[in-house]
Amino acid sequence: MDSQPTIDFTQQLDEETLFIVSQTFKAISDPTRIRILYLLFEREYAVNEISDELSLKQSTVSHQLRFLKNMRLVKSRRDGTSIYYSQADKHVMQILKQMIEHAAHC
Amino acid sequence: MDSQPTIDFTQQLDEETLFIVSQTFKAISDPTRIRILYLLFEREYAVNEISDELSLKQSTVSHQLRFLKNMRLVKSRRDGTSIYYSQADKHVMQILKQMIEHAAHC
DNA sequence: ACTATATATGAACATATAATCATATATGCA
DNA sequence: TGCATATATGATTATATGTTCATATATAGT
Repeated sequence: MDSQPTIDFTQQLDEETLFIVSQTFKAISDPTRIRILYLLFEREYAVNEISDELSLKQSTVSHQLRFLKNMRLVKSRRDGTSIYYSQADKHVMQILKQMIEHAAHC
Repeated sequence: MDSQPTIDFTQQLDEETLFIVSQTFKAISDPTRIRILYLLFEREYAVNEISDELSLKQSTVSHQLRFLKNMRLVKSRRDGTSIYYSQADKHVMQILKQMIEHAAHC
């Protein structure tokens, strides 16, 4: 099940890995972004669908989607005037799912 | 392997779960806290051992350890004048480990 | 009791972050 | 081309966050 190599803890964490880990956790630590990603577990959503569903301003959603896209956690496709966003990193989404399950038991 | 119940994505995320998830990811998204937790994968550490190992001010380490302790991610025991900190949440540590492995492949 | 060592804490400061407003851009259609 | 709808972007503001300094607290040994 776990195909990853085990970490060598005798080595210090290298700067780049530390940076990526930090940035990725930051990306999934904001309540608004968590709620957006939670929607995307199910299916793709257009920007206005997200702002309607979550009662957020369009610009708020757009800013956060840009953030998530820069982090390559979501991808987008255009259909007419709408832009549909969907998940782009299954591993990070899996980690988010695990944390939600963990938290729900507290 | 996965003993958790699957999430019902048709339900909105409840406020409390959202808060816990957000707070926990925030806790493990700061580079200093990540470096501290990374040490604790291996064994318990005294405060001054951590500040020596990571070249951080004692007060910086102490503040961050208090933060992690409030989040119940670490626990402490006194031995003389030293206070030893160790990991307290295996699940969250496992999630951190997964993210480090994920990042190391980027 | 006094000193040295280890840790914790409060206040202050600098930086990072998220939401909002106003506005720009892009597409589809009459 | 003109208009409506959808999305993106830049600037601003308020708040959150992390580090540092100074100092307080706690324990052990003399």
